[in-house]
Amino acid sequence: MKSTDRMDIKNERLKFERHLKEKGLRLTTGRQIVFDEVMHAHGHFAPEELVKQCHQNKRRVSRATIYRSINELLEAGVIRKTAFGEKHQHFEHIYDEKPHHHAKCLHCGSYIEFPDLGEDKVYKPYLEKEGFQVIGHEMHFYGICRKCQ
Amino acid sequence: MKSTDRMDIKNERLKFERHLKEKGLRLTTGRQIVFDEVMHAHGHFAPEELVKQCHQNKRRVSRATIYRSINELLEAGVIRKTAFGEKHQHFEHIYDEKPHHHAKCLHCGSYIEFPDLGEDKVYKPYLEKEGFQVIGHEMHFYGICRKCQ
DNA sequence: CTAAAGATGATACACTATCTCATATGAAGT
DNA sequence: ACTTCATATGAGATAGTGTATCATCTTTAG
Repeated sequence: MKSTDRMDIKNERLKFERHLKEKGLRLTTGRQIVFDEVMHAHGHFAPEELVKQCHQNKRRVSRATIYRSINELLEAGVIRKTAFGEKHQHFEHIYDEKPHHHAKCLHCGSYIEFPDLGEDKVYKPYLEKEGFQVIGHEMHFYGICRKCQ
Repeated sequence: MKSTDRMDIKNERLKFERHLKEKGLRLTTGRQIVFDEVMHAHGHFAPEELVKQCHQNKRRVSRATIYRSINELLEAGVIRKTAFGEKHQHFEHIYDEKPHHHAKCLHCGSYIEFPDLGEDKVYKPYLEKEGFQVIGHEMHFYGICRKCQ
């Protein structure tokens, strides 16, 4: 773990607390557990994976609380959706990560990440001209990964 | 309906038939119905919407057949997935459409389309250097649409 | 006309996510 | 500490989407 990571996590924690305060919600044990597990999830995760992970780590949180907390983390901007045509939701935490996109292998389902090169900003003026206020974007590539060729 | 549309649909039909033949499947009444309804769906559609649409139009096809046919249409390259973080699958037909992407309003859920400007091709060399064979890509913008501001 | 391959529909099933509601918990005031 | 009240939680019910099963029907080939 890099020396900066603890700072990053602390930052995310503050973001989360701020969000909860704004909504008049409490930072409870359950929410802390979910926060921690999310931060220690390796990159991407699906809610059900997190449920299993919590169960394995003997964290006592119900599925309902996990789902609810994930939504708060999402609203707080600590995690984001990375949907990719799957039948379930998919998230990743934002801390420690540089802007990047994903390429998914249609054969084995694995994905690789690649940096945001910024070219997509060309689209922004176009959308703004249409009156659309851009908040964010994702790029999804799909194809065949090195191993599956 | 433009004069070219009938040609386009015919083309898609041929594509579909070719695919079925390759797999040793038949172009049955059920599959024709689904093909027609998909072609006449206004742009995007979710499977369940198509089920309702068929029902309203008094087309006698079961949900199972609809889902199965959608998958064949997908494999045939007549439609494509346009997942956008929803909890259900989402498709659009390809005929008559120029390469484009989607921007979704986080408030009302509506989306607008905008043309593919081709900038994303900058990413291709990068991915190929990683040994990833690119088949396609999508860009997803999200934000607030004109009406919701 | 028959046999074999394939297609269909009704239903059961699996999975994900949300909702409900009774109970538990935490914060603030006394 | 004690009480009060808003908020949080867990267990289970529920909703929604998509897939699997299997008996029955249809098409095609011979």
